[in-house]
Amino acid sequence: MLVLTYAEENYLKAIYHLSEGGQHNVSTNDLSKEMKTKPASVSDMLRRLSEKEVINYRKYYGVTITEMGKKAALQIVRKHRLWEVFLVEKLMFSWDEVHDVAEELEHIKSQLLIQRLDDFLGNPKYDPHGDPIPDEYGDVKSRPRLPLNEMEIQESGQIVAVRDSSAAFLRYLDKVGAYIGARVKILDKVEFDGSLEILVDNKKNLFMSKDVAGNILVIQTS
Amino acid sequence: MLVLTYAEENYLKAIYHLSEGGQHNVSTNDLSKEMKTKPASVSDMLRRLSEKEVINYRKYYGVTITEMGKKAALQIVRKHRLWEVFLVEKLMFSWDEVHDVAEELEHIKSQLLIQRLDDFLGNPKYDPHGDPIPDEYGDVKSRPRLPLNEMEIQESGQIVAVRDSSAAFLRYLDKVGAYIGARVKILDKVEFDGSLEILVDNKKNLFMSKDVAGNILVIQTS
DNA sequence: ATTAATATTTAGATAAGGCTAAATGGGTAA
DNA sequence: TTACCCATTTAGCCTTATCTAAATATTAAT
Ligand SMILES: [Mn+2]
Ligand SMILES: [Mn+2]
Ligand SMILES: [Mn+2]
Ligand SMILES: [Mn+2]
Repeated sequence: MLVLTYAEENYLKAIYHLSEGGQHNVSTNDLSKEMKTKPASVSDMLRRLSEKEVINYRKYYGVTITEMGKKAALQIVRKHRLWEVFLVEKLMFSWDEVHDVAEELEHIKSQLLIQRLDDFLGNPKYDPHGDPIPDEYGDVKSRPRLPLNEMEIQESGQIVAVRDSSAAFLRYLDKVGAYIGARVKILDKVEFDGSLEILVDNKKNLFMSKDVAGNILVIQTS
Repeated sequence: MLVLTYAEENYLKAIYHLSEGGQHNVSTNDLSKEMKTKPASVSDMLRRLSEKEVINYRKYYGVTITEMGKKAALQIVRKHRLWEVFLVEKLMFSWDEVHDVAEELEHIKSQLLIQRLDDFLGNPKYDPHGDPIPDEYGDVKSRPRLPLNEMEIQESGQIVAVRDSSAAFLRYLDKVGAYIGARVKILDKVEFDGSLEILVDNKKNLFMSKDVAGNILVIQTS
């Protein structure tokens, strides 16, 4: 039976995310950047993870995640996001405060705990950052979504997620009222720098750089 | 600033409990039994803990916990018991299922989390096993309590805690209806083996060995 | 096709936490 | 007071996870 250590779980989750769910290869260097460890440490960990058959590792050519690895990663992601919902909905954390705590809580090992937590929260489908919560079988309901800056003038949509979930960025969004679920309409786009003017919830005008808009993900409604 | 590892926290908590809050010495062997590790491993850990000044360690003479150590231990106990309340009250765990999960949850590091959890639970004073929950300063409201077998015939009391909180014992108590808060009255005590007959909640007669009764703690009401 | 630059792995250390086996201290009983 | 038993510590080894420095493979540029 597969048992991963705390550190192995973190690496595996990082591989899952960097490969966007197993679509691409992940390089040692990218992983070392993500994990804030040295490439040498990553090489070592990759050897261990491939012994446990959660990744395919070919020296010098990066790794891909195996089916078993994907399943394991999805369970960690599920736990991470459920705990984030708990922190925001029940303990009144703001969405920029939850990540680090969830980073620890995701490693608690108890099937029963997660099943009960899921029920207690009303089986939420999305976390506070708009990311989908895998179900107990690892199935994910993903919505087709695009960065806000790729919408055209006059088009409308709804904010469903953020790409960058650093505390600083999330606090900025809070301040300007661009929360998950907010309805947005593109009023104008500046050719020169790609910045845009948007209408939030049919009442608030907002100027936004292309950079910021690129980190806000929407589903298009018209 | 004091930072303890996961393993150090577990040892320190064990020392706190075995010394009954810092009253007695704790021996290497007792600790090794409690922690299910070899005495040699304990010696090693004691060296590390005494370097961090949470215990006083004199070779061959066991350890005592320092004031700093007591503070740290009480914070872990606080977290453990608050999580137990959460599991029972909110996630509908039974009182014999919570211990192992709380044993992991108690190590999550976030002041904010614990403060919010405490509020969310309505600042409970006792955990599901009747043990007092230290407040954020480490102060404990303890009730004078005695083992059920030390009460005399005709005396009444209320169950407030259990000494042995193994799952098997807790399930037994559940079955016979001896929950925390139940009112009990001693109807008879058998001289020969110390077993007793008690009345539970003024309606249910129950026979109980001295051994079982010794693990049930009550406050006397008459 | 070489060479230079960059990415990756290997080698050798270290710290935490565990183990077994061997050495040693302390208390007790003769 | 001496011998013996038991508790405890020390020594030496292992695994995980990290690091630095050195070696080597791959890729890009000339
Ligand atoms: Mn994590
Ligand atoms: Mn999230
Ligand atoms: Mn614990
Ligand atoms: Mn308890």
